[in-house]
Amino acid sequence: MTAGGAASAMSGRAAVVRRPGGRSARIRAQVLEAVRELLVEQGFDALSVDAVAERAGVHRTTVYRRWRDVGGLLADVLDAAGADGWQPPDTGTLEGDLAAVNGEVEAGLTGEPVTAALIAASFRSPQAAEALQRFWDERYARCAVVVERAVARGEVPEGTRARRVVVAATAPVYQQILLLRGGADPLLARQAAAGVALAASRGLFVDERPGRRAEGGLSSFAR
Amino acid sequence: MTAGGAASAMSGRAAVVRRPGGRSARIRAQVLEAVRELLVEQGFDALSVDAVAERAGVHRTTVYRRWRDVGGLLADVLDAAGADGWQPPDTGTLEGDLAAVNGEVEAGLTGEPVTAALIAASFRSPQAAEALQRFWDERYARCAVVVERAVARGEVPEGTRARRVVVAATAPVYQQILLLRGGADPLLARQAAAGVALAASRGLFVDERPGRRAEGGLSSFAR
DNA sequence: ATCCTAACGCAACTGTTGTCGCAGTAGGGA
DNA sequence: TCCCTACTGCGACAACAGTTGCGTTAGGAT
Repeated sequence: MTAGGAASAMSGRAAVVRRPGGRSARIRAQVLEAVRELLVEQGFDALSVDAVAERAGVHRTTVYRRWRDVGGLLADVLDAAGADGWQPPDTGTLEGDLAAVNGEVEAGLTGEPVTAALIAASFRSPQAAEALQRFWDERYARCAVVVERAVARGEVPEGTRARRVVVAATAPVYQQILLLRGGADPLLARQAAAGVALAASRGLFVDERPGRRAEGGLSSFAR
Repeated sequence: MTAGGAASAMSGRAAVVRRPGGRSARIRAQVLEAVRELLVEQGFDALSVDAVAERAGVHRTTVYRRWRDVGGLLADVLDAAGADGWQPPDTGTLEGDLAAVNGEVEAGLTGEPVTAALIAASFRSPQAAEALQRFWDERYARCAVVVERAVARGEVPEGTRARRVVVAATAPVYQQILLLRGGADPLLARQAAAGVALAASRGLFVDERPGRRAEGGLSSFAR
């Protein structure tokens, strides 16, 4: 759905890669490798275009011209990472699948700081924001099968909105770690998965027919 | 729980305000007002120390010395904002309360870009991150009463972890708008609230006795 | 083997960010 | 009223981010 092959992952630019083989490809590999290295070694704050260029053994202007800024670099790394063959687990129950996914999310978020760095970058660079959006859209789309399997098993009713189910189940983990910075909370992860699974089984994630509307509050919770 | 009075909201620094009346207080008011103005007028990207100083009619070095960086400025604004008298709504049911809170979250996130700016800043500045953490800790603590009321009504069992309930209910809204950047989704907000309310009523947010453990996945969902 | 040109290296330049030393100003206490 | 000193204003400075023009190199096609 997103950038397709392994060669044309260059974001933003048109699909036409003028000179795919040779120097360009070599330099791109060097630069992206330098980005990943700097990210895990020194974190996001140490990631400047200059540092990446020096590490990659490439001139500053080359990086500026091809990737524009740090966000562009991270977007390219992200597009490349999104092209893996990840598939959601299959434990036999919706609750089990959601809990397993939450475990992976928690591990990914508390492990190497790459993910946090990419999310931080998405608030600075439109390019990185778009790449992250593509990445998550595809990941959530792949997760839809856990709901489809649950429907096939008769666990949840047809018409259940798969994406909403997965978002609702995983969101508390992101919230806890990324925004609240409270560290991993495996119990929250499991309870959220169990709660969403139960709610889904009761048909709460099927859009109801009548267009009932909740009265919208005015004052803001997070002003 | 966090910074107490209206005068000593200066974050980081010790509680002793050397010269509360007069020039210092006046300059602080000017600077914070300038921050708020620039934030709503031009967004977060236009928020540099220089721009704030110029708008406030104050010298650059003054701002650098008292607030250190943009994150310090936002942290001060945030501490001041957290001292309001906000209380969660009381609709009579847990689901209604959670849905109403979610409505406010959605409104706050899609309205003035102040919130998004503060969250973005929290990824850059440790000061802003701490301030945001304080802010949310207090907000979630205040929200605990909606669960306590539900317990008193017999809607949910005793021992229900209030904070986890509120986090699980609100997280999908933050996820959808801040991270996925999908725009407001009132249906998701209501379904998440309903789902969590149902799960809580079944005792799913009570920490169970046996230390059962889910098998943690290895590969990462969000690498 | 030869040419074309996309992409790179290089250096110089501008604008911004953040720091430092020093002098001036204005609260607040004696 | 006068002094003390916390805080501010000011200018100079270093470091960094980002851009531009121009010459050079090396794929890829003929």
